[in-house]
Amino acid sequence: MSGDQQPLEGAFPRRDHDHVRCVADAMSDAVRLCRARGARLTPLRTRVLEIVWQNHKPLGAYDILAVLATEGRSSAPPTVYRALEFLLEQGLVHRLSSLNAFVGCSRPGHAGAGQFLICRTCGNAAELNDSGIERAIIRSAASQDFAVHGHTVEISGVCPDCR
Amino acid sequence: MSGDQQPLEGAFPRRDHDHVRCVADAMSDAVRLCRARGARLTPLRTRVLEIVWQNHKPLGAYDILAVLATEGRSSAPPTVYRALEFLLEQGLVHRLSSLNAFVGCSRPGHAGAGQFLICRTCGNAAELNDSGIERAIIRSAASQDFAVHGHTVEISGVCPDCR
DNA sequence: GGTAAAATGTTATAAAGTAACGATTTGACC
DNA sequence: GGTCAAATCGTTACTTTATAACATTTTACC
Repeated sequence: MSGDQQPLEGAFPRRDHDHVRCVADAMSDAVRLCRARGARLTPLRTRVLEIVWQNHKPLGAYDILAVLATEGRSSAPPTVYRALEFLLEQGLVHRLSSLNAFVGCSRPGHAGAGQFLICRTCGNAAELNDSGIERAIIRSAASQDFAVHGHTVEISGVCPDCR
Repeated sequence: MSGDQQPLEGAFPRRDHDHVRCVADAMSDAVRLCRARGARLTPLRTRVLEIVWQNHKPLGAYDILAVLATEGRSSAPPTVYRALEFLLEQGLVHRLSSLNAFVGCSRPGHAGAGQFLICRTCGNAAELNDSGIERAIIRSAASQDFAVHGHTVEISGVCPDCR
């Protein structure tokens, strides 16, 4: 009984990882998923997703707005929040409620809310899909006769690179 | 290997539980703990803790403020946030970041962040201290070489009474 | 190319949280 | 009891995060 379903190389983004590839993969996954679902990944939504993926630090909605503003797009909060709402519905980004910030989903198309490791030194976040944690939650809730619909798991600490 | 450390009768507050006793216990625990620590549980802080404990629904800071306002206390946001800050430091309340709201701690004086079951029907919340969940989190983080400092676990669903 | 629905623009406002500074209270010490 | 420093509380103003409401534009489809 161990936490499986992790990429073998470790979920936490290392300083030396190929981030261009992260972004490219995320964007092509998004295009493919939305096409398959008939969901409209418009230029604005695409751009917001790219901005979220610029690095692995969860980004506030107003930070995204600031980037859009530098690009000449007319911009106001609802512009960003609506794009984020779409991306959340499609499972392309996650919201971290302990930070009021958004991060790209590393496994779009897979079920489950995921769990997040958040480094308090560098600010990067990693998504887990740990079946051990999920089982422990479901088991504990069941022992209270509580029917689980979703969960928020955000773990703060220090990442491998920052240790 | 099961989630233990729960009160035997179940953590979720039932409709018919003796809530007067909940409040009385919470307040006497608070007095005892603060006395032992030399922490100053002032009338304002006491009152804010009572308000948080009025029921088991997490309460927003501005809801607390509204109650204080009806009581003739001069009141502005910092009044409430400072009292809450004290109560959080003393481990007498918890903040639920998925709700931006506060709830009384059911086991003041014990270590650990706890986990929360939040009923999306009645709005009540229950605190767990489930060692199975904690172990699963620590194990999963360790497998990523991530050093855990704290965690937020908020489980949304439907409570026994609302099923 | 006309039309309905979806998406985006725009203005205004709500909700949550904090900074800064002055006034008051408290507790320790003389 | 009186004095003083620290802690607490009051007050004003502000920042950050998020949403409501309605106008305009774009898109898909016939």
